[in-house]
Amino acid sequence: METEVNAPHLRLETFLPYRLNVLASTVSESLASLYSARYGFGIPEWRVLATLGQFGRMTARDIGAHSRMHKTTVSRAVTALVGRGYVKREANRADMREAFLSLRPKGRAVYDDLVPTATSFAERVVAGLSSEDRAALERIVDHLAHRAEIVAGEIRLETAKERAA
Amino acid sequence: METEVNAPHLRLETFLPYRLNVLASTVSESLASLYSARYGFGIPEWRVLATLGQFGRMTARDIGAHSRMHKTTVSRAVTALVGRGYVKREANRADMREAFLSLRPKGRAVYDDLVPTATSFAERVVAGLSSEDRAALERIVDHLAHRAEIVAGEIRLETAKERAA
DNA sequence: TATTGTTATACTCTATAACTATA
DNA sequence: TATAGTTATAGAGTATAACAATA
Repeated sequence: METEVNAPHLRLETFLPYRLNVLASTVSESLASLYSARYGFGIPEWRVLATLGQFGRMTARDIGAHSRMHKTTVSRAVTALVGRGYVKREANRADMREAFLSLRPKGRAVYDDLVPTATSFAERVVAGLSSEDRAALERIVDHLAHRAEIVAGEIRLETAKERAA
Repeated sequence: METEVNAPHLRLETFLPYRLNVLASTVSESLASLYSARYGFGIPEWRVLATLGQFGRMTARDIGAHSRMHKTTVSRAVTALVGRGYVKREANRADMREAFLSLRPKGRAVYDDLVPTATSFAERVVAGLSSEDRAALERIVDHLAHRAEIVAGEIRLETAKERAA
């Protein structure tokens, strides 16, 4: 039997990057429709609220670092939340470049309303998974997130080299 | 001991919708940087190319159904690919509303170049996962994608009811 | 010089609406 | 009436660049 030329092939519906993308979009948009319907929040506002609810008081820089958002995205979300009375902005006298941000009582109330909604939403998505599979999911997503960062860094290096060459 | 008021809390970094979103973005953007650097493709062009490479010949409607893209997104990606000589558009004489789309040799060459790149990229992301975990990943993502569709549908119904009320 | 944060601007992806052509 | 596809337009999310204020 002759050696065959293996024509490359790829099934999109089983290709991991595609599957993750579709899954994450579906999940994200469904959840977003919940907090958007109640409070008109987009993802950035929700993430800022969730981060401040979790940590209490922090700078815009730290919110961005924790919630993986660009500083311009954080800046605009914070401005919106401050304008609507959900978030308080306090100057840091020790470093006037930055400001401490925290939830006002009104923002805490929104947080207390949205967290159970978000938690039960996540539970509905994983409903039917065995506890073994839930544990595996945590572990595997951790691993993939870690690998994805590494591969992303490697690719940035490779393309930088190619551009230099 | 008194019954405590359980203040709601949520850790963003372990919250599944957030984790999926960050993971899918990192993976998607890294892969996109590969085909964008070589051919200037965005995600829609890549998906159209991948779908035509997989199925050979199909209508824009079927491309959209298979790759989960809106018809306007497909339309623009196809127009771009036709304009650059990667895709051929043939009228369907049996139904002149639609057209059959397929890869030209030049488009097939791009596909043959990109598929190994995409495949090895996906392999780099899952590197280090045991074969058990890889199987679990497939199974769990299938399950979550299915659940996410169901939950999304339920939420659309619920919010429609609330709007009516 | 470097960092925090804001603003202007632009780009990608997606979606709605209005439309043409066809069934 | 319904469907395939195109185009105009708008929205969300994200990013770059330029900038002001501060360290």
